[in-house]
Amino acid sequence: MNKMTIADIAEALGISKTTVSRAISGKGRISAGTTERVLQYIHEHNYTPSAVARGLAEQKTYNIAVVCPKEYEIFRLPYYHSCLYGISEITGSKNYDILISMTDDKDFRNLKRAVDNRKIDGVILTRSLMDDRAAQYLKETGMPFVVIGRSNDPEVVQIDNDHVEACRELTSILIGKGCRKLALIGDEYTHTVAYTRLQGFRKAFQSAGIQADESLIYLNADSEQRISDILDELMNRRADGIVCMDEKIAAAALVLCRAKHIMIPGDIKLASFYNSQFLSRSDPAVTALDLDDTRLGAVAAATLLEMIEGKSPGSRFLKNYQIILRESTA
Amino acid sequence: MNKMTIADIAEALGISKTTVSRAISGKGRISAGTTERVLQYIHEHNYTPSAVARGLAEQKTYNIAVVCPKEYEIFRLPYYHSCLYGISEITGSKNYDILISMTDDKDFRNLKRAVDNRKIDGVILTRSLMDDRAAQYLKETGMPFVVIGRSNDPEVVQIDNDHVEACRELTSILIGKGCRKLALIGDEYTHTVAYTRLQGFRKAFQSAGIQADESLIYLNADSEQRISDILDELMNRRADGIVCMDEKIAAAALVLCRAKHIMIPGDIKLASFYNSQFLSRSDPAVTALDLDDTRLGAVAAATLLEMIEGKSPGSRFLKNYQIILRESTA
DNA sequence: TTGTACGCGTTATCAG
DNA sequence: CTGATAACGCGTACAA
Repeated sequence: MNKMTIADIAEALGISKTTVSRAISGKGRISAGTTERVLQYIHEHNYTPSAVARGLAEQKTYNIAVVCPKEYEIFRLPYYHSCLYGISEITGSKNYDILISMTDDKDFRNLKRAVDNRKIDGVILTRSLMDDRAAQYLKETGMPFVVIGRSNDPEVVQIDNDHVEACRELTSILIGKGCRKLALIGDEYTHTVAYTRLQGFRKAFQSAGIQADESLIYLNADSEQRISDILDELMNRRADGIVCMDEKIAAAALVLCRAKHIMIPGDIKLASFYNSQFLSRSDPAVTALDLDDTRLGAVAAATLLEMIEGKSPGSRFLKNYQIILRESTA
Repeated sequence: MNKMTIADIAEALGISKTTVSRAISGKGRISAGTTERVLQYIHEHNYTPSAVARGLAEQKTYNIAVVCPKEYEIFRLPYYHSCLYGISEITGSKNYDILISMTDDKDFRNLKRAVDNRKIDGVILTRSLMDDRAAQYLKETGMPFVVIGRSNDPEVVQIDNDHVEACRELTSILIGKGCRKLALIGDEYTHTVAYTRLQGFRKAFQSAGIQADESLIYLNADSEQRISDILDELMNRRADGIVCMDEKIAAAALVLCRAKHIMIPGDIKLASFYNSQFLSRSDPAVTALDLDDTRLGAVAAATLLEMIEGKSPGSRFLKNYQIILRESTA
């Protein structure tokens, strides 16, 4: 067990606790000799300071909370996991730990507890809804926090991919390949990201000087049945391309097309605004936007830590994507 | 901001800090009247105690660490998420928080940091490998911990589904449906769970008084190509049923069968020892064992908290499954 | 360069 | 039943 304290070290070395503390933190004037001696001793007896005690003294916890949803959305899981990994790499390197609080749209008791009990120095919101109560709450408490994704509130620090540009670019490529009757299928309109992607989609048409057919934009594909109906409609209307808002819809569209004997890319091209293993391994493999979620998490963490250390970094929008062209748009 | 302390409360109420502390904790003799007065005041000014300060005094942190893998295994993600949710429900109700530490087979620095810095009271290992360095490390430090899944070391507290019985039951059902040449396909033999499932599989044959064909047990299906080859072999050998160790293999087998024009359940029946959304929504839907991961996490958390509070609960093996019969074994 | 003394917010001990 | 007082382990003005 590791129950050594700086007092023990001080006694063993015949110096004061203050000196030991200084040697460890590197703060304050102290001779290189004693520093060396202390560090040596610490290393040999592999002492590590108590984060709790330090926290009490410094009024810090060296913990940040990461908020993830309770509910089980299988297609979003890889995103959260990668994101968390990116966060973890940064926090770990700065000796912070991650407290996870599983939260619901209406119920953020877990988050509130962490704040109330003063267990955290800051928060990362890994999902941004148009109407985010948690963000509102955090703002009121004055707790530093960043949102991954976009928020309506310009005051909240946002870390996001430059979805507009990314989606514009992918859409432009499809236009460049000759698509004129391009459909956009999405759901979850409450998520801010859907709106952002839509922007990029429209922008591509603008910059091509073409009028986008607004009637080909479907934002309520909330069931497989609905997607199936949309697909039928698209074939009737002789659409030449489909862009899906996310990998879930793309995967569903792919399966449905196979069932309906719609050939991709022969009859219609297919692309997704979000990549996944399902789209890279499917038959045919689907062209998609590949966002680096790990990096996104890392930047979010780095930004939050800056805030905790007193800086005011502001929002960041990352050019953090690759367009991966696959058979589905050949 | 919430920076009120018990000293402030004591002063405002004209009593001592001790009394305030007692009123809050409920410990020690104290009149119902003053308790009421204090609680009332606390409620009105919505004061909440500092977990850090309490931690220092009590030598506790009210945090537990949950260890999950860094790497991205898409099919395992739902398990971790559900598990975490179950853990979260229990810890939350007891005012504990979850510190997550992402760990690798060889690298558990994150876990070690949490232990060294005394930031946690216990650990839940959400994955058990045959050779688990983290468990070994924790044992040495004396930190309370439980493993979800099984361990070779009888001394470590294990929380697991009764896989043997569950797999036995599913296998028995298939035997009951007339399968005599039943194949078992698995991979990841390093995971203890694979071994456990194999046990159940064999047991079903024993209790049916039939000799299992050991040559139909494939435990190295580590690639889609390999699964494809196995499938071909099974058709040649006129196997009449396939049981997959997990949902990943089952999903792959399903896709491959479609490509090879192998009819399920016509040509061969298919079942999986682990359920997933992919198997319930596929065509045909696949018979599978449905394990309650959330409950598993909850029991693990409850067990760990008992240990932290000084009890010695011991391992628990839960009858925590349903067999869901679907078209694939009709 | 080093040491003393006190504070951080709670709980625990031991008198009253 | 209640209240000083001392921990808990570390950081930090202030002093030497």
